Amino acid sequence: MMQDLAEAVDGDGRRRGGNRRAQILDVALKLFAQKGMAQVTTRQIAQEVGISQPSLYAHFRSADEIAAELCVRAFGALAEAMGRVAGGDASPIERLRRMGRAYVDFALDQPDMYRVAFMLEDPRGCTPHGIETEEGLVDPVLAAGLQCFACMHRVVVEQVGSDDDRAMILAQSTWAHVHGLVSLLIARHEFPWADREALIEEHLGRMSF
Amino acid sequence: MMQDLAEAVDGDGRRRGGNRRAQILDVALKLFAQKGMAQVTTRQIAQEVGISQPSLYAHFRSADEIAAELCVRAFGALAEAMGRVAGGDASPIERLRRMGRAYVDFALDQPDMYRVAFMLEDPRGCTPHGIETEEGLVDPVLAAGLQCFACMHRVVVEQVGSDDDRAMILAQSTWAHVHGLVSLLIARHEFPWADREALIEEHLGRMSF
DNA sequence: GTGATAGGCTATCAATGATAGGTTGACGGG
DNA sequence: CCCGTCAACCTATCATTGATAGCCTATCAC
Repeated sequence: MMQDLAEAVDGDGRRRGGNRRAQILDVALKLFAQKGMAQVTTRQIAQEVGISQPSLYAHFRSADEIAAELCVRAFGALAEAMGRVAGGDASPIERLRRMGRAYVDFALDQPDMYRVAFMLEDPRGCTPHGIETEEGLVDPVLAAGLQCFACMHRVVVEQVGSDDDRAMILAQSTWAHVHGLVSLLIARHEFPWADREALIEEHLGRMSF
Repeated sequence: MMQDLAEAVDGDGRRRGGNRRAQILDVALKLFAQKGMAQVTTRQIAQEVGISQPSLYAHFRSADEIAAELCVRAFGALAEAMGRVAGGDASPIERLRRMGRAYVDFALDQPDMYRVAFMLEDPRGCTPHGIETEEGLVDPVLAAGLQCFACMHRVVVEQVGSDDDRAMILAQSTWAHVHGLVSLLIARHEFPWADREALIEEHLGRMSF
């Protein structure tokens, strides 16, 4: 069932090449989004993929590593979403607000992906892809997060320069500002929020240098 | 072992009255803070309390209910911390900043308590204290959260009035602003943050009406 | 062919949250 | 004083979960 992802599949349903890993991640993300992270088991993932549960461990060292890899993916997707609106002729503050809007839209459109990226208990310690985090070798999860943050930082630097720590502080504060809203909207959707669109607009409008 | 919490204990170590529940919560919070929420098991809690693991279920319907109850507690403690600095003769914005500072201090001093309150996957569905959430009966977790939020809302109302939705939107935006910083500092402590104190000061300084 | 390797399977573990059913001891009415 | 009640606890036991061990099979380089 739904094995037809336009990828090479032989008679038994076995895939060639290394895309099983990607398929597992796709399935895991789908299940996370459907049932919530805590309710998804390795057996469910394996069944949906069409393999046995222990076979997952040929591709990932642990269940947490799947989440960590999804975390890297999510950071990448978010960075890309922001990157798409980061350029242009508008003023830095205007572009920063557009990035904030892209950020909010991304998070609310794919709340579980955002959750994996930003609200996980501890995505480290489960370094994806077998990369041993040695000295000098950066944790891929952290690296992806940094790349994502750098999008915002660059625009702030355009405005205030990068001489002292001010740009860094402003960028981090801005990031926190936007993250705060979407993380609360996602984690506390039962809260009696004001009109969502008005709230978002007001919140983004309060961004400044 | 550390049974001496200045409460009535009979010869067998059995407690009289209903404070077992409170003791379990104390122990659970301590263990959460020590080892992180995901690493604490019901057996560890029970052992630390000095009872068998199934005995926990005489006081809580599930493990999640323990977390939910701690969530209520955390909201209460946070509301109290903010309430302590909410009064006085200073301007509303000044008092709002003081509340923000109290909020930040609370969250960073007790990150696991804050985590339980604001970053749990889904604290609902495990309504504490056996209260069935019927129509018209509010979920205790939500009620505690609302009480906590009301602290901020009141101060905002002092400034802008409560005629239209603006006070609500501003209060929620402000809450999100502060929450964003502490939740990121807690969840991403491996991130290369700028100087923490400078960052917090800048962030709080950017609060406004 | 033949050996290596990737990918998979069944069987099985230890640990975890949760339940079933029985036991103990305090307490109050008759 | 006795007996029912009730809260709190225990042991034994489940089903489920993440993870490991050991074996099988197809593909491919040589």
